[in-house]
Amino acid sequence: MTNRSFKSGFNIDLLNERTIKMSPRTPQQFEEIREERKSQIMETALEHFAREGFHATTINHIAKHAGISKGLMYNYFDSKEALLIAIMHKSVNEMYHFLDIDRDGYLSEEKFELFIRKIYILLNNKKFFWRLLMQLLIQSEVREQFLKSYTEFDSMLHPGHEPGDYNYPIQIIKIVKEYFIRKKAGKSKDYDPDSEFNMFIITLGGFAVISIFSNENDGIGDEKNINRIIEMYK
Amino acid sequence: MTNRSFKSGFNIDLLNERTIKMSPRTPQQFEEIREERKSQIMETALEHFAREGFHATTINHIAKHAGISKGLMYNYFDSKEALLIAIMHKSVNEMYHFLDIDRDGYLSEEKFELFIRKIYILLNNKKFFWRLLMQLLIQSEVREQFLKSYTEFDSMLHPGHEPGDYNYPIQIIKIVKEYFIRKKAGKSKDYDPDSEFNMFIITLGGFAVISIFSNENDGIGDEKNINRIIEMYK
Amino acid sequence: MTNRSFKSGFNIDLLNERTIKMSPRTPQQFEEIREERKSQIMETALEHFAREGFHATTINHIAKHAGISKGLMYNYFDSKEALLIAIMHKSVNEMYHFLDIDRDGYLSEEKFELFIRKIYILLNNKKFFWRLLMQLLIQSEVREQFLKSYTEFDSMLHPGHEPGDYNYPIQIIKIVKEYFIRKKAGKSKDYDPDSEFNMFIITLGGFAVISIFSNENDGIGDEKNINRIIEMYK
Amino acid sequence: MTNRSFKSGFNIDLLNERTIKMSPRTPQQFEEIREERKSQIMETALEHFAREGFHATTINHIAKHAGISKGLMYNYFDSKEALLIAIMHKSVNEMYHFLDIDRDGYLSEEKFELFIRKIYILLNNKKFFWRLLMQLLIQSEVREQFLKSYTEFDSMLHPGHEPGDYNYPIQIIKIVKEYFIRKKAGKSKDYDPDSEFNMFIITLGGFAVISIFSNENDGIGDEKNINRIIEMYK
DNA sequence: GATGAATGAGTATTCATTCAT
DNA sequence: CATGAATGAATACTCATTCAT
Repeated sequence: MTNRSFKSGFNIDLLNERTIKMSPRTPQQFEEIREERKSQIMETALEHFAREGFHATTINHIAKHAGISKGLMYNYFDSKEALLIAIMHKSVNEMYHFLDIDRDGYLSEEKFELFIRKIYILLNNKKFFWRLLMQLLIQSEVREQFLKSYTEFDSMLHPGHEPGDYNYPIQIIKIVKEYFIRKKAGKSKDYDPDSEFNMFIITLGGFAVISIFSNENDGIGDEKNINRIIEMYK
Repeated sequence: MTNRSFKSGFNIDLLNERTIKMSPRTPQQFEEIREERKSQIMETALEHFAREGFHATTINHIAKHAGISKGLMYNYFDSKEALLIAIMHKSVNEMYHFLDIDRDGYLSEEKFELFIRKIYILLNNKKFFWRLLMQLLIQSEVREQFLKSYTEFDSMLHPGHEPGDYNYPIQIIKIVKEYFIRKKAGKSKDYDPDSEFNMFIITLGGFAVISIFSNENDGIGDEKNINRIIEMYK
Repeated sequence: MTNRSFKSGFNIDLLNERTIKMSPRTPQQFEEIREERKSQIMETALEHFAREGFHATTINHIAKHAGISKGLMYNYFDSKEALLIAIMHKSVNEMYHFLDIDRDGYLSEEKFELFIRKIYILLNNKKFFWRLLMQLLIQSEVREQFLKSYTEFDSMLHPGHEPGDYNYPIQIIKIVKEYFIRKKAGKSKDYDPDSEFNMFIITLGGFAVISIFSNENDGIGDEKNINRIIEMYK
Repeated sequence: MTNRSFKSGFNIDLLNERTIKMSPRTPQQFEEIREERKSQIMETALEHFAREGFHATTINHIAKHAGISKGLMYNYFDSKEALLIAIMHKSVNEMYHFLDIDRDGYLSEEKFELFIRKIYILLNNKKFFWRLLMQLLIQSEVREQFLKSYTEFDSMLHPGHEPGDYNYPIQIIKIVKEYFIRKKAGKSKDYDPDSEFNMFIITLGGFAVISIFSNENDGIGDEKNINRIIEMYK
């Protein structure tokens, strides 16, 4: 996280220091190792949670597949549930960083298309996450807690702002809705931005779900269908 | 049951009646009790499986909420899994009977609209089932087994027919696909039935998922969106 | 058990009475029916206890194979254990009646041979019982209780006699032991009646066990071996 | 935990040692613990299975008497039945190693006597095992499977040999039978080796069963009776 | 008497979590 | 930091026994 530029120079020293002082790794290195291990565990766990379900996946199983011992798992995560939450947070963060909605609140046609194409990429690259997410969201309690967690996050991390300013899901919805309102300009008077937005969400949702569900291609999760969606709603 | 001649007064009648009533509940009565209890258990179980997930739902929980003892559950279902399968089969059967596409293989515009409206009704009336179904289908193994079960059922129950003739999911897909092919007649040469079919499935799927997921109404599972879908693809 | 001589005369009356008063069977008839049913249950139970073990045999199983309902079983026997005890007592009684050592305390060579031949018959006809018996006797607690039950029985049923007078197993041992003591007369001075008795018991026991264990004939439970035993110890 | 100050000098050694000791118990140590625990569990289980019967003995009971938790049992044995099988195999192996008939196929008089004396020792030292074995063999299904397991084992472990070559029970029978055939040489023409073998098996079987059954000494399982058997059949 | 639905205490088994080494 | 043995609470399932009809 810090000055990686100087790493090379220092490292040798540090390495020497290690052999001499028996402080075998610098705190940073430890931290890196820890992070790496955590990632490794989280990835393994995500895959198995997504495949077999959270309850059906045992800690033993995860540990074995991650190549570590059960005990070590608990060195990194307080509980099975904590592991799940860590996975979710990490994945959500990654995703939002990848989507990287401009916070200027303005979605141009270009940016709209880019946004959808990014979603398409995410759907294919993070299938395990999506499956796990769906699995969890089916349980109403989890769903509510998940949504609430964003609200809490929001006010926790960004005190002094309007609530919702940093609530990603809400932000995205807002920005996209505005996109459709703006589009009304060039349309007939029958054009209803709300309705259009709804149909867009429905269509994108349908595409997403089918992509996630399908292991192999049945032709519905194809890129050409994304093109049609862009065409229809751009 | 009635007077077998006057052999010895009406004695025999009484005797017969006695031997019949020997078991104070008739087999029919027992059967009724069984059916009722089974339904009761299945409904309770479906609700809880859908809400908390199959693994997270305990037999104890189901029994308590169904107002019966744990042991009785096992009088009716061999195992927790057998209960799940019974629920699935029953629900799927009910649904197909409700959809009841007439098997003339022809979907008129009228029937197309009706079909979608029926799906809308199902989505709202059988939410628990849909949630459970999605939950299960996320696990690829279960998904494959589920689909296979139709293929097997089909050839088992309807020998002498073309395979697939009675495979409901496949039939529906076929009939709807033909609907879109037929529609090409009055359309421009750009009209691609395959693409149209895909977008229709995506849209309907999206509507379904959002309906199932939403506890309260956020405006996306509304009937007016179904109307738009009908309008778009009829 | 009582005046069966007058049965015919009475019966008709009783029969009429039955048809009129709805008391369809005489108490004796009821008793007979009861006894018959009990025997039927006990036989079925013995067979299954012997085959699968007492614990592994369920009441359900017995009831089903005896062609009656579970509830009825409890009309005849207070518990599964009571059923077991009833079976044991009945079988033991039958066996002792069959062996029917005359209680004059004297075992002639002829009677000795007859006794062993009867045991041979019992071993073949009551295999299920023997298996069950062995199964039970392996459990030391049961074994002790079983032996004690004879002592208790003895003094309970025959007060005013010496303890052991009617304890069949002890009586038999005593009588056979005396048989070997008497035989010493015509033998060399090396002949030890105790040792002879022990070997006899061992040999008979071995024959018994092998007979009981073997389903099909492996040649060891054969009659010719019984002949050799008679020859050796007569 | 101790003086890390002097580390510098032999660092590398320590480092290596450390990486090796990283898991403070070596795999060998773990293995030892496992083996010890397994033995401990098996011994306790054997005793209770033999005393109370397999079905009547609960895992709880075993665990409590072995001084471990229920869960640990399952760390070592997959199921109650797996535990039983492990016990049987281990005991049978031990016994055959102890008997260790040299497989030269020849039983001298000396070896014959030794063999029987060894059996006498086994009968006294492994009473629990014998009781368990009898208990199991009473159930015909188990009996058949047990015998079959030897046949299968035999051809599985020793391909290229005549079937039965390594089937211990069959081998023993064969060798002993030959012993009696050989003995015919010095005997009268009435001497029938088959019959003699049968009587020997019966006698030894009887001695065995009575030894196994008797908790305290009633004088029948005594060594002097074994002496008589040796005397009679040597 | 007769039935089988209903009960609940008991049993094998699993699995997240702890902890000595 | 790393390991896997150890724990015990929880869970699916069984079965003798009761009881309304």
